Amino acid sequence: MAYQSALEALADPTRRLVFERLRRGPSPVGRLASGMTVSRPAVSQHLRVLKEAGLVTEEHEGTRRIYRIDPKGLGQLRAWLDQFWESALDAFKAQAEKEEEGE
Amino acid sequence: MAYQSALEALADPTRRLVFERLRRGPSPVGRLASGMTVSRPAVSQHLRVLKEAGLVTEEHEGTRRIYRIDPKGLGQLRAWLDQFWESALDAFKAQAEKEEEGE
DNA sequence: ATTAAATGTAAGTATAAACTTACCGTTAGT
DNA sequence: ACTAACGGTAAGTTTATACTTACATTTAAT
Repeated sequence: MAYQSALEALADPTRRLVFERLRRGPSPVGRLASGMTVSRPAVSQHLRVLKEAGLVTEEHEGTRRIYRIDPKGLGQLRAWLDQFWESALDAFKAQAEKEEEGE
Repeated sequence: MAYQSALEALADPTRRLVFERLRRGPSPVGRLASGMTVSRPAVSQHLRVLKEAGLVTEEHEGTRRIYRIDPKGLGQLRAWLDQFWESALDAFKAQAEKEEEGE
């Protein structure tokens, strides 16, 4: 029941940028924000959304907070997508063959 | 370069509902809209977004237009997700083991 | 105990986008 | 040729949300 929030989270370009930066490895907020066009608080807000969607985890380390990609939300999103994938592929092939007959 | 639009398309709840209805099979616009809380033009607009994202195809059949799920956009989205999936899982396992040592 | 560093939170604003109604175009039937 | 059915498009409105600045909070260091 969380693929929805994962989709909504990843729909935003800035949030995707944050997420893709995390792909290089865990990072504190400041490092994520540096070099981005938006402010640090903006990044912080995006991280909260990503976290609530189960896409990242937060770890306290002194005054820093280390964020890393969480496979949980990613997995739920993949599972939801796969529901469509197989059936859509089958239907697509069936349709293509049907059109071939029609010629 | 189209996983972005696919994500943005599927982020909307109404659009997801349309998309999920199409999972049962191809359908004309009117049938998709009937039983939904939003108007038919709204559904029409959503279908355009889904189409531009490569998530559905449109086929003219008389006065009807038949929409069906398109594996193309779905595939691109899956590919993008898989970029994260493997690396995230590996990192997660490595992290878990590291924490186990630490105890 | 102060100070500094790192980050989350609040409040307010501006922009995007989802919806509605009204309208137009196209195909099919009588 | 007229009418009806089906569906896309335009214009306008409302709502959600991404952003900024200012402030509060927590930890570490001197």
